[in-house]
Amino acid sequence: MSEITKDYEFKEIEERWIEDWKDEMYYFGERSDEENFIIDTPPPYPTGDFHIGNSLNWCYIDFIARYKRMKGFNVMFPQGWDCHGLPTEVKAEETCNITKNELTREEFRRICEDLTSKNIEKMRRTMIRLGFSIDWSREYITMLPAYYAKTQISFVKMYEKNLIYRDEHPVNWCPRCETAIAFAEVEYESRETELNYIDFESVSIATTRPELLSACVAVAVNPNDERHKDLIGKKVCVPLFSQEVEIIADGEVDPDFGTGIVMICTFGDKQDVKWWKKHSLETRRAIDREGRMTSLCGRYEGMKIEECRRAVIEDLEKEGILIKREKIEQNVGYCWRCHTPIEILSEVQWFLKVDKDGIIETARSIRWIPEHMFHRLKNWTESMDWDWCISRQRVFATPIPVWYCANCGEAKVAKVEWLPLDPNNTKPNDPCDKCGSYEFIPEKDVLDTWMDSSLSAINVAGWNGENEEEIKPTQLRPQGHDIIRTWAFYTILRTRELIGKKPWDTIFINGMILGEDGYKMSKSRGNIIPPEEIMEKYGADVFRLWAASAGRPGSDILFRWEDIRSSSRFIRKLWNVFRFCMIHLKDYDGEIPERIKTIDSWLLSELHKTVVEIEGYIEDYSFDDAIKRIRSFLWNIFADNYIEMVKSRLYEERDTSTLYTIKLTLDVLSRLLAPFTPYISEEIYSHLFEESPQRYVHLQAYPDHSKIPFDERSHKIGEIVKDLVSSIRRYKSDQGIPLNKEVNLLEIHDEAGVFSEGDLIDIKGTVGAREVKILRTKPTFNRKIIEVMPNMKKIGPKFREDSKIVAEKLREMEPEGDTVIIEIDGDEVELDSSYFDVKKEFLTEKGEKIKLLPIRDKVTVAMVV
RNA sequence: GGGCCCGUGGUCUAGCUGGUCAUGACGUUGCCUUUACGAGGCAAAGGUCCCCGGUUCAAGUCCGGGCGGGCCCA
Repeated sequence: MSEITKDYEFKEIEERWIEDWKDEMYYFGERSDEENFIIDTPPPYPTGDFHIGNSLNWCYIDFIARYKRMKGFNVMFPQGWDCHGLPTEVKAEETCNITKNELTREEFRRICEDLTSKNIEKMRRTMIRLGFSIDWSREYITMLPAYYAKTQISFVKMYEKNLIYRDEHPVNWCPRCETAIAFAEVEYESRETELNYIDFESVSIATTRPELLSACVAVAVNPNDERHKDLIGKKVCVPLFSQEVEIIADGEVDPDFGTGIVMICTFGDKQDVKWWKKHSLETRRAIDREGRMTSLCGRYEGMKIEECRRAVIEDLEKEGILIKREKIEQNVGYCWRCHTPIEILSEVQWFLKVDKDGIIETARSIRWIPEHMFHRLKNWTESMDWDWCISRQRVFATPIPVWYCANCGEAKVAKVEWLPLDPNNTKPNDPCDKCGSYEFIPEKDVLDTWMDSSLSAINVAGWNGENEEEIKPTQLRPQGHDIIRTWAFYTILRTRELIGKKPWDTIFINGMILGEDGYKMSKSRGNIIPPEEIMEKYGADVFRLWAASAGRPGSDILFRWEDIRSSSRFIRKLWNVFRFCMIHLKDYDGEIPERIKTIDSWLLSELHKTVVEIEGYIEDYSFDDAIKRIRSFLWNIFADNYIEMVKSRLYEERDTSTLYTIKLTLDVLSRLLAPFTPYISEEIYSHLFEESPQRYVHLQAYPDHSKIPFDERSHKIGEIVKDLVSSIRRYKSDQGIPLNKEVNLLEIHDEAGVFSEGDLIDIKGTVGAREVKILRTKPTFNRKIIEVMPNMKKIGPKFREDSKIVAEKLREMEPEGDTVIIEIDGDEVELDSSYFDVKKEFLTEKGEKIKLLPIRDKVTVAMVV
């Protein structure tokens, strides 16, 4: 066993415990007679960096997991990795300096897999170092066949239920990555661009995208716009390309934008899509998948978008139909990964039906913490314009298990028993259902990554594609509020369609971490603090304590080094308290005292209260309150009050009652803190039970408050003594008397009969008095009224507008009896004591040497210095 | 522009169905202390409760309108 060093050597201690702890401690299932507590842990995207936002989320999860385990639940804290996706493809291309088209799909996929494996390994290390009690035996990796087989099964099942279909529809498209992307993958940024006024046969339109003139299918004006009313229904000829388009009316045209006349192209932006749908316009494709102009654009064919824009502007100027240009701010959508401006192209894609009402109804049956997060999901769901586009033109993702008949084009969807498969490597054994042909063309498209991760809940709950009825909602989904519209939304959608139930009982939403500059931490802002940096400097426990106490769970948290230092101080204080106690516990063999002394009993009563309150806080996910409570117990009650009170005993005699109390308190504290600060808790616990090692605080039961006696009488006395000690301390400080100077005589006037003779010794030692007397009499000192406080709650309703005057009059009075008579507008009114409170001060008659300390109702202390 | 949340001393935070003088913590500054503790004790400084209206005898608290911040979406 290590010695107890003067300073808390977090590095040595934390690393030692990581080595010592066994993975099996956190395995699910072995304690099968216990109630399950299954957590649908987020599977992070393996970027290689487990960032501070993740860390906060996982700290919360770990607090709950460790707490629930100690409370006797069979906890599952699994860990998954949501591997597929564009960022890795981009990274792979960068790293190897290639484009995915230069390699076969297999080769490119392998590069992505290798990259992902390395990233996972790096993130795992950080997570282990942070002390998360993850069940690594349940790890799932979505890029492996074991997992994506389930994604494919879910695809087939949903297809069979007619929830999945293939159709042509506009989609967001990244010309750089050459794939469709979801709205969730589009980032909007403001940039300055040119608004061009172009003459359409003397109808002046304004557009920011002149390169799309060839894709213009209509011109629109607001029907309420008097200037352009009579244009409606007319036709105009588009300059340079000469197609005839109609001028239509639509209320969504902003009359204040440009000339109030806009051109509708297929597609310039999402608004175009709306109009195109609403007015059933034709589709003119001006841009191809690589971001080049198509044959529709005549002499501009083959140009890149920017190039075409410049050329068109030049030509318009030449022909004198460019009226003017002005600079405007515009929001442009970019591919979130490669930052290329996205285009909207019309493409044949796979879609998954979205049952808005069903999703909202299911979401409503889940407990949301904080509650208002439910509204975000509800609003998002209600605003969905069309079904979920689930196909992607990528490589590193789950293949869509579909072929098309080479003869008749009919789609052939794989059977569940054939899965997993890649249609590009395997052919179906069955013939085409429609024409009987055996020739098939594989589907090259793959599935949106959210199709993988939206299965996480039923995956951890044990779904294998066949046992729908057995699957129950997991107990908890923890996640950030930034992915409510994606992960939470998709999981609810998929779970209810696949197993007909809600995915979880409770969803616990955490906030974002803001940098010291007040903005969300992000690479581009450069305000990132890696968790490793904090661990290096202060250790994992300090980081975790910070995560627990920096703010209310659910709200965003501003990162400040100051708060980290504050947590670090707490750890140091805890260590010092512990070290001091251990000096005295050295020779204590655990003997149980015959009688517990009053002060000790008081401390245990406080401990009892602390345990009850903390449990309530954790159940409410109020970790910040829990930590505050532990802190105030440890620091104020235990260290400042209790230990100071019993110090004399510790040094003078071997007192079993005190030693027992101290050891029990440290034991309970180590267990209370174990979910939050696992390392120091384990270290303390292991020292406490060095002789008969019970091994691992994390395998112990959570403190049971019913086993820590709460004694009403001792608690009351303890509170009085505590106040007494601090009153004496304050008095001495005021008078410039050294704190350790003894008091000659302490007279306690105890009318209520709170104290017994047995308490005398405790008080005497604690306050440092030569003599203590307990008198069952009222003190004979004078009382002086120092303040009368009007009770507005009574006065207000009765006196209305005179309330202020009544209050003022009351303040000036010195009521002798129980009632008071005041004059209002010449009338005398009698008020009983419920209309005011009186603050009194006790004054001495004798000399300056006697000081009075009013402590509690009916207990007064006179001190002779 | 829309939705949700938020706006209380430097920072975080309490403040329930409205009751005058606003809670606690961290931090800051003095002085004093030290039989575990870069700790403790005592004290101090620091707030237009975002702003403006309204309801009321009384508003941080309710209502309306602004302003500002965050996230998400357009």
